[in-house]
Amino acid sequence: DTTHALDALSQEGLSEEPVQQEKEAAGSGGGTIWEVGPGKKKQRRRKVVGEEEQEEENGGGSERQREHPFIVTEPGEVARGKKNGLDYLFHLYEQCRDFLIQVQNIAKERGEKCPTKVTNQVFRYAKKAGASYINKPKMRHYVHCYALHCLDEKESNALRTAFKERGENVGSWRQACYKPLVAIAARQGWDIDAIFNAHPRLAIWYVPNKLRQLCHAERNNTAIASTSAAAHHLPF
Amino acid sequence: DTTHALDALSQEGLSEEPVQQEKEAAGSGGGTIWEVGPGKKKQRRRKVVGEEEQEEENGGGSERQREHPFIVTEPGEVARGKKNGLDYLFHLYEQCRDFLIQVQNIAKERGEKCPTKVTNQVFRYAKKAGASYINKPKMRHYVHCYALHCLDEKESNALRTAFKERGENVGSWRQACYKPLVAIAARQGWDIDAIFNAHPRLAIWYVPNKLRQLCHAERNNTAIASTSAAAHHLPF
DNA sequence: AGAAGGACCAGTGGTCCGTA
DNA sequence: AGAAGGACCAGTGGTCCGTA
Repeated sequence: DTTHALDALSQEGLSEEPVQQEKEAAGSGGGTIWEVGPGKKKQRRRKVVGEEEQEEENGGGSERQREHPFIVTEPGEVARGKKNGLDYLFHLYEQCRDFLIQVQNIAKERGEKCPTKVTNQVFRYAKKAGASYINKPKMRHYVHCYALHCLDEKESNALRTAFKERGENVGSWRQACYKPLVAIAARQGWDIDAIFNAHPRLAIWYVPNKLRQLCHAERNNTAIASTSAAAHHLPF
Repeated sequence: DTTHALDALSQEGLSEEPVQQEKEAAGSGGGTIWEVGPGKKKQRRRKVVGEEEQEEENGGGSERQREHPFIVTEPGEVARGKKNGLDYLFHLYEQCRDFLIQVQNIAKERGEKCPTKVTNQVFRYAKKAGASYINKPKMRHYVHCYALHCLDEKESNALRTAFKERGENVGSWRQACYKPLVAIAARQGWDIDAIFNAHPRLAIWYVPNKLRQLCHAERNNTAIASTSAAAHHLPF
């Protein structure tokens, strides 16, 4: 059981980023705010000049912590330096599962609606329980990597070893995880939702849209290929 | 198959309510708007004096239609006058199921997320398909009545007959549907979600919060009763 | 008074993009 | 350039309450 080792790992040597000061309280006439065009709903507020955080003399800068970035590690390998390994990444998914189970138990106790997936509520619960290193964008980002780990651990391990040897970064390893998953879907009738739901640890995660789209696109490709092959070989 | 008869029924003799005019276009200095207090988020805009719709000479009042109200009918009985019966009500649930199946088929075809429940998307689809008499508040309002019909049709029928004979209105019949459902839940371990999900036509409907709460409250009552009974009979 | 349903709202799923 | 995650946003579940 590597739970405690991983938890310890997750706590030590976190990167630090200064907590941004309350902007509205500043009122220091400094900086211009970028125009937000009337039609541009997606434009977000930018930092204004002179708004950067700065260490106050009174030491008021309490530091915000950010997790170490992931690196591609082989199974069992502990990341060195200010990095986290992939065993730790997958362990986060197991932790989320534990938090979901707790949320479910509370809901059942209270006679409330009981979530079957890792929802916003579960992320909030995790944060409140002190697991500040768990957050939704991160977990959603790597879901399909965890899926491969669940569905074909051998292939997942081989991919990790290969990408580590090639010195690839986490992003390209992550990208590479899609392909074997699509291949698994192909073998099982293309129903990626059914594949997720059939696996107890995976069923609690929403199927990532990108993976669903890739499966759909590849199914259509395969269908066209077999159609044209049929057209080629059969005398219509 | 009573589908067509029911559809025809739903179309004839609808009540009419005038479509409200665009308020902002009026600009007729008439009427005061009720203050919306700063802290009262729930307060809604009210009609102002002189804002009532009025028939224009040019006949511009296109009429908005509203379904006839339901009345308590026995199984097989057709509602007379400007009323709809309960067979028709339950038929609406079957129609929603058909719309869901169509939405599911489209989603599968496109490789998109496939709803398992009657969602907003399904209600939108129904409306677009011309079933303007289907709407979310109505369907949600009577879900538990439909649930009783699915789970114990005999009891549902008996309740309808009894309430019709007593001349009860739809509201009190609807209220009365909760009790037998709670009794069913009691017999099956109180898990109302499991009961819904085990029934193919009911599984597509969200369990109403009120029903869930009633089951929970009654379970606790029963537990307390058996505990105090135990305390009474056993020498602690 | 009883009832149908437009429309509102808090909190969701999804992920962009400002950040370091 | 690569990556973590705060925070945004369109569309949801839920149902209130203005309406007739």
